[in-house]
Amino acid sequence: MYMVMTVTVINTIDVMVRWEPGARERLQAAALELFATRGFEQTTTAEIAQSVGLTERTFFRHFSDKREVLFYGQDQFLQAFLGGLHAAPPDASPLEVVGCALDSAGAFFPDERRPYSRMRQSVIEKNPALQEREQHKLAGLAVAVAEALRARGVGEPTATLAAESGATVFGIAFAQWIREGEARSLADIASHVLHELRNLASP
Amino acid sequence: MYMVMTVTVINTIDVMVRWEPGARERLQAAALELFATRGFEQTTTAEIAQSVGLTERTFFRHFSDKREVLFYGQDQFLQAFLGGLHAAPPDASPLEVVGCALDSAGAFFPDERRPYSRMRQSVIEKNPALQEREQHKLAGLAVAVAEALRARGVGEPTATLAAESGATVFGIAFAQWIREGEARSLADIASHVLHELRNLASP
DNA sequence: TACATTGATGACTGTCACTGACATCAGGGA
DNA sequence: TCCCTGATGTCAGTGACAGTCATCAATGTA
Repeated sequence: MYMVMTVTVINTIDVMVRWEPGARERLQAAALELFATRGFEQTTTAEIAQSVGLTERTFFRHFSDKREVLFYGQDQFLQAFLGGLHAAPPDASPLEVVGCALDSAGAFFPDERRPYSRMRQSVIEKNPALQEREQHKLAGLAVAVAEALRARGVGEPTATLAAESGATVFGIAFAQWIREGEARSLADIASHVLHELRNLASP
Repeated sequence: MYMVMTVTVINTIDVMVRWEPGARERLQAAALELFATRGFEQTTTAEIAQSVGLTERTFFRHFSDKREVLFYGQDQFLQAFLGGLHAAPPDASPLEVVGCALDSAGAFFPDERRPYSRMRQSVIEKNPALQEREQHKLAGLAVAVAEALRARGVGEPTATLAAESGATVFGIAFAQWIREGEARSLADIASHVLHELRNLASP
């Protein structure tokens, strides 16, 4: 199918192009929109694709499965998390290292992103299949963090314990950040939750 | 379809019964067997059902989806976990309460169960979809524990933090328990990992 | 200018997980 | 005896997902 795209900024003439660019991003936006209105299960992949002038087959060329359209791009977040980890001072304790990672994770979600995150999360909350995927991604994050910790010389089970605790703290902090009426930044909340974790283990 | 069942203990005569009993258990055993040999994705639900003389439709009457055949029965485990939690002394700290829960969770997996658990886990490890489901179940456990903790008067985010930490400790301990050459009981390992968690927070 | 190559897509086909609706039939109770 | 219930079979779908081949703009190359 040929698409007509109007280039209004660059050119003043309408040009005929084979495909409107940004197929992946359009699919993601349309999917979130449809999931939020009709619900995840009530939306078919064909509908998502058609709503942006593409076919179902193309949807699956961009996303490995229907749920993934909501999670594509997490790699960047993982990189941010790991980046903060590598920036930690060499003599930092495992939990301090995790604290650094949490800081850069917080920076990855500035307050402008809150409304979008809220909308996205409300879709995920309503569907167990999406929650599964989210938990899987968080678990993957923990695995990566544990690996990085081991590379820093942290042994087992401490590395995995610290990594999973970091993922847990992030999860709790994120849920709080999303909450209606919450004004603090994600980094602030995360640092508070991490402090609570220390209190928990050593009252 | 009519099944011929030989009742060897109760009667000495063969009796004709409408259905061989224990359909669910037979399906679970057959599924694990097939998943272990052919692989999860290479096994169809129809094959599992047919291998025990049932139809695919019946499979889905017992299990909500294909993956669930490997996870059905987790409720008992959750109850065991929660049971230990309720048995904890009233003045115990959140982490001590979690320690009690971990103890009864350990008792739920006696050493005889180790070979079975190993086989099951090796199937799960090979398939991301099954890992998702496992993580989801563990997350569900944490939610239930957090709820019970809150009922004991523990506030947030401490309740969720303690609950998720408990789930994490269990997960790490279980993975270690499964490991080839590991001789300690699950409860012993869990108690050790929990101790490591305390160390992590206060070195 | 002509031609080959590449990359993103459409079109078509098939498999399989999962569901709804209805039929069947043994066993147990009224 | 009769009716009811529960576990199952049968059948006909829907929708997620994959394999394969065709299409065609853009780009490079002779």
